[in-house]
Amino acid sequence: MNLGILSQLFEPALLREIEEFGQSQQFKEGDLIMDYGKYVRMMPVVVSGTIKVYRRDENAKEILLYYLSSSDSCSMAYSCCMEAKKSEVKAVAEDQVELIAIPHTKLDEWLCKYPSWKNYIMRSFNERFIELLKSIESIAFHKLDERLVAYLKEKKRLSGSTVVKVSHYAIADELATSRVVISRLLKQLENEGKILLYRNEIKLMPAFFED
Amino acid sequence: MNLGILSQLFEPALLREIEEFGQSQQFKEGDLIMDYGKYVRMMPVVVSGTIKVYRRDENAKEILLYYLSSSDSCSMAYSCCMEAKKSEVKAVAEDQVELIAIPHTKLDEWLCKYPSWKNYIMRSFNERFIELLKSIESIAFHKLDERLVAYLKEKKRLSGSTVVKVSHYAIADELATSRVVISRLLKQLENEGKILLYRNEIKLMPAFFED
DNA sequence: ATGAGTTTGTGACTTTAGTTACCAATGTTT
DNA sequence: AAACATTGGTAACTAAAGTCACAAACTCAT
Repeated sequence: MNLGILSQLFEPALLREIEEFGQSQQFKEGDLIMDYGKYVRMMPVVVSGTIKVYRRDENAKEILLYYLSSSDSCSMAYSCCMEAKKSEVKAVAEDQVELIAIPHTKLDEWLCKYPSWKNYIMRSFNERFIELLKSIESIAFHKLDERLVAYLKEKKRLSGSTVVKVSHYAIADELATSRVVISRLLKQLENEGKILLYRNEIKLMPAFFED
Repeated sequence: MNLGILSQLFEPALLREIEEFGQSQQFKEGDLIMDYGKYVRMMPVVVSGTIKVYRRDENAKEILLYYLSSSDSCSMAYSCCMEAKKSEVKAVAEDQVELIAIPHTKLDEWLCKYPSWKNYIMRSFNERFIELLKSIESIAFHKLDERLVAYLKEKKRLSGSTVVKVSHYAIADELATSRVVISRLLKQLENEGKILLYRNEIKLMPAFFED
């Protein structure tokens, strides 16, 4: 089993248990990893790739909450597992994703047995919490054009490339607005010389990263 | 020490430890319980009263995240304590508040020693997480008039009274908008016969609770 | 009771975002 | 190539929210 960066995170005894009880899973771009209302029986620990986590309201509108990448975990999953609850969120593979699913029986056992596991779980809770706070900040305090810029920067950060491959429609979806609005704002950024627009592709220019 | 509802939540041995190591604290309406950037050394467990938790952005704009009431705890505090971090949020007493502050040394120790404590902490994390999700939903998917109605209903729920004592300015503050906007929406609700407006007071009428 | 401070009401205006409609360009299928 | 689906551009309009300005009503300390 490929543990990737996890091998630096946990003590040897715990790594052996992860090898024994963890279940390695592979997903490809666009795969649905977790859906709303499904029972959560395993806790995922991301080995490689990026997962997008969404929240939806009654009217089926969706918004992107945050990304999970290498060594991250969705802390929501923990309590859901433990109390046999249904998922409040949806998770989709952003690219090729490899994760290890930890069965719920072990989650609890390891908490007392391995300090590194306990710290990992607690750190994970905290990180996700802060991501949500940032998300709230972004929606509550920032205008759509700023959120769009932040979205593109995050895409750049995750892929490492200044060419962001995504359609206007997909962006609108993740920011919970409409395609026309995004096209308008993108065109404005292009007029300001910050980006170049192509079909399914946005090239971030040096001016984009200034100030 | 008054443990209130906590005595039903934890096992006797843990209750004795809480008595011994917990530090009882009282706050009155408007008191600042925790501020941005302060180091968190204790984890609060609310015995009675209600705490408002806020988040602010760079420009000092604030928004109300959620309320903590009897037996609730701020899960943010846990990881902050453990890693000696600064607070990401602000907490203010909504009314007369009594809480027990647990020193960080005990937090960790009890986690393995008392299953009821571990469950409490985990449940707390999850509840706060869901509160944040609701908050995001509210901001991202609902218009201000709906959020205002939800705000008033929450106030009613917490106080038990259909007379909400709060100024328009305070509401605007908590919903991160301006006073004028709130006054306008409130006047509209009054015109619809759903509420009655007085100085520093809003009376919720039966029609307010319909549908 | 007077004056200062707070709270609320309202009109007029701007900005931001959402909506509808339509067309053109590009890609895919047959 | 023809037919179809997807993507992006744009105009015109509406709705929601934010901003500014000012007046009236109320509270409270002196």
